[in-house]
Amino acid sequence: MDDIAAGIRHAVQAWAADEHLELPVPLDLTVEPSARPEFGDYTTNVAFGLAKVARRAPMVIAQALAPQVAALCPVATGVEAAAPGYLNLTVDFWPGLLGPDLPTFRPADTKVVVEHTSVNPNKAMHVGHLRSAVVGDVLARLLRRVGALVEVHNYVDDLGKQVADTLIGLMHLEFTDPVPTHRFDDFCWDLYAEVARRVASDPEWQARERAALEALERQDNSTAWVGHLMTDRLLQEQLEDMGRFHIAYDLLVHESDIVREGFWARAFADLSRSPRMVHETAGRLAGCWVLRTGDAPGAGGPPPQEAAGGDLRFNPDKVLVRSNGTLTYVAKDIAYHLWKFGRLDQDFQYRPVGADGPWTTTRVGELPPPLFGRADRVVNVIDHRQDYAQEMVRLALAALGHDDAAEALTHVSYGVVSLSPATAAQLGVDTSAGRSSYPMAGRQGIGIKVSELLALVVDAVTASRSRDSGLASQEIAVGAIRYYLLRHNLSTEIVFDVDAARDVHGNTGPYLMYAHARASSVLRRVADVPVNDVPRALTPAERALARHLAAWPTVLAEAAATVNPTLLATYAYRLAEEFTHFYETHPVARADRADQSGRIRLTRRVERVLQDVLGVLGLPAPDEM
RNA sequence: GUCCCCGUAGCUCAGUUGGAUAGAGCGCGGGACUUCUAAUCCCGGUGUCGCAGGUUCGAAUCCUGCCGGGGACACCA
Repeated sequence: MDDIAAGIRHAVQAWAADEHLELPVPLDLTVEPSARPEFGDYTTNVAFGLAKVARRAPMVIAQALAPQVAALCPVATGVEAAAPGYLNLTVDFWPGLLGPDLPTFRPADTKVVVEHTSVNPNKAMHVGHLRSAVVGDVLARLLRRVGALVEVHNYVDDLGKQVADTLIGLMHLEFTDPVPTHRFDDFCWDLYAEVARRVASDPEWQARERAALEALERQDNSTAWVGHLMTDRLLQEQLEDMGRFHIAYDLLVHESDIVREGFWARAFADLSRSPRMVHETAGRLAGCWVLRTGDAPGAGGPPPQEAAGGDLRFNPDKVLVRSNGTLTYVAKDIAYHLWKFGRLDQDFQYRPVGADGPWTTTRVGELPPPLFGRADRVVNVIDHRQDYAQEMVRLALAALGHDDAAEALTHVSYGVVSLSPATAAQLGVDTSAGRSSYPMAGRQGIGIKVSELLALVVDAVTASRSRDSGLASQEIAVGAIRYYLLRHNLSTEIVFDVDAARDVHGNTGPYLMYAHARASSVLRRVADVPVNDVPRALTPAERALARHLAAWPTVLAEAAATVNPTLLATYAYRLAEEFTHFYETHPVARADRADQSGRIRLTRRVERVLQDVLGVLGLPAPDEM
């Protein structure tokens, strides 16, 4: 597609030179797969953009360009002008099928830190958390695929209010399992909801929460140790859950370690020199250190949000240090990000978790660690409710003079997962309000837990499978769930419905995996058939398939450039669909000699590309299902 | 109140950066397995693309204003 665009560009330049015309500087030139078969394989709109400069009808220009494009695009076998001014190109896909099958990328020397999951370690994970993990995992795979050096972080907020709540529940509540389970995180799920209920109205519990928070932050006491044991166990269960989904991390960063290592003190020393950092002496925020992000009088210099390319749509005063001297979440996140970008001359202590698990930050290091941090770029997969906090981190980086870091910080913001009325009702939520969706709420114990969901989908898969010999039901279920969470645009709120997630038909993960299994199955049948490279004409279905295959390098590159996993999901579904259509109508094993080689080549290419895209999506590419 | 996201078929969602006749899946009805795996395929759609203006050869897509849903703007994380 790129070479076609280049050919057209040259043709336009030649034509403009002949006509003595000045071309518009960004030439409006797009090459797209044609919408309909009778429009050829690719369509370009150049003639429309040129109509103004040339003061001629687009159709006239298109007709003039057609022969030039034909001459300058070697892959084009036909070029036609079509009313009201399109240029439709027909392409010979055969040479492409003989060429290299997968795009390759030069390993880049840029390091990307991808942070995702980052779930409070105080209860079981639910589907909403899983969205962050799956999206982040795919982005990590994607960036690696295009050559980047990727380090995946999972930020563990072990000092927060949520942790404090579960903790005081453990210490002060004689709680019994409402639903007996061997999992600690399930137990804590209900325990946390119970504590949240009490904290909401009971001053005694509010006092306990405050005391626990302070004890956690001091870290030198038995409460902190119990908290430590609790969060460790919960984190371990979270990691096991994520492991089942083939989601892994390189480093677990504990908030408590950021505090203990004194990262903030270092950050604060720099930040307090910025005119943006203000110690309030009066008013509502008296005694707080505040990051002033608006155009405050006397602040001087350009507002950091302009330098950072961000936009300011929030409260311009963000408290970083409370009047009691403790740090807000954003303050710790700022320190963390300075470290991520290698802008602090301090480091963590590290130890490995298990034999082949991730590394974690810790109190006393063991073994020499790999080199963590020092990122050239940071990608944070965090839901859109934290847009403001993320923007504050960016502004702080800019305020510290790290404009490059502020610019290299990408917040991949995504919509939350809520519950469909039917699913909410199943969980006992009151749906009499008739809303179109209901939020999950950890504090109220409302949500679909990851482990529950997996079990449900495994059952559905097992019930619908036609043979037992293929891929394990759990792997199929994992693929189904991953794909379900990836097919929606990041900005859309996913209205989660148990029955839809459980479905294995239609536009689902199993459909993609099945297409791969079918391709493998065909290729097994023809493993011994010699394949020639005699050119031949392609049928419409073969042509459509070949064209979609040819788009893979472009899609892969664009998905990486825009950090958009949905493009991959859409591409994969379409590829599976085109292949299935081909499969239904084009026998391979029993094909005529004349047709067989081409079909084998197509099927091989499909298998390779499907493997590639499924690999990036983190779905298995089974030989058998 | 200020700002952000969303509004497309009964439901859940796409819509290739402004292009030709707006598409999938689910659901519903019908059809196709002695033939490379039927977790599949084929047939069946008259949709105020939330509403009203504007921009231009051309708008679901861009601009403005409304209406409706969600979210953010905490000394929570």
